[in-house]
Amino acid sequence: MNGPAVPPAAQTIPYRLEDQIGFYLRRAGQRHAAIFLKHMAADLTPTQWAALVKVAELGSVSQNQLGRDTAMDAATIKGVVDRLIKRGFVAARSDPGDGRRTLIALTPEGAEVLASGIPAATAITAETVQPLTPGERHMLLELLSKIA
Amino acid sequence: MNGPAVPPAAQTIPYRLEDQIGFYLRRAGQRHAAIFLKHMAADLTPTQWAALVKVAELGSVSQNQLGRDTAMDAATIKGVVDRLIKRGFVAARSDPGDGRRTLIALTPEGAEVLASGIPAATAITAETVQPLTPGERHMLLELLSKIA
DNA sequence: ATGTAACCATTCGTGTACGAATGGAGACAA
DNA sequence: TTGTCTCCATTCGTACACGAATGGTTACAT
Repeated sequence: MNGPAVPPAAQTIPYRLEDQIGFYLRRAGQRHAAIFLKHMAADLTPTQWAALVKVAELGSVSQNQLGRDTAMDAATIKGVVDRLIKRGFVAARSDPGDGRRTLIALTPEGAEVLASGIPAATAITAETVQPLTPGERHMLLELLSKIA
Repeated sequence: MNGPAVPPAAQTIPYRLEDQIGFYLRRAGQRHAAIFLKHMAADLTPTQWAALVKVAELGSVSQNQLGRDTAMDAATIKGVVDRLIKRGFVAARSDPGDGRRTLIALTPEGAEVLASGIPAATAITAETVQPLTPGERHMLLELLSKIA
């Protein structure tokens, strides 16, 4: 019958990676991360940048609260904060009013890195959504927020 | 003037995490991963599952080629394949025709896990996009594929 | 046959991610 | 005050993820 060659088992597996949302989420995240590392100075990672932005916004937060606001669990935010402390971008002190909490705050160095990183961060988002029209960009944000 | 209380520096930072595509990509990926781990049996991770599906589809692939088809670099796919080998779901042999390549193939156990996992995998995708209408699901897939 | 470019697998270091377990601290009811 | 419940930070183990470097193999032009 001269049909096209079919990869093994393609007929018996009613499931294609290319139809799954998770596969695209992972690949889009990978491309975004690559764009991020290419643009952002000071070797800041996406999560470190997110933590820095939120600390600046909140002023002085407990470590776990910062994790909640940046979508990282307690174990993850600890590592991120530790690295930011080691590089002098944030500082930690224990909360005088609640012995359980460690308060995280921006240092002057952190504020400087944050301010000078904003153009890069803006460019990163722009390059990531560059293949889309403005209408599509808005739609994608909206759809992602519904499943996040 | 009795205006609302404004978080520190909110006026001076023209950049909000909540406007960035990267933030939503990360959160959507986290939610998907959580749904995946909840449904999938045999403690298979999303990447292990992707590798298993692709090996079944391709029959016998070099390790690096499998990485390309599943969007993992050589270092990452090695770890994934190692864990799949240790659990007996795939087997490796050196390519008789090309001494550089290691060929990866599904084992009977792997085929069984794959077949029994497909209903869960289907449910995972369904639950992930459950907040969306069918039209929105199609749109999201299309938009993500454009930026992946 | 030799050089060289491309490809392959592996390893190292660093950085997310998160479940689970631990121990300290605060809140609150009985 | 004594539970107990909740929250907080920390640690451990496991699993991606990738840049960079390494050494072996193949292909190919000279």
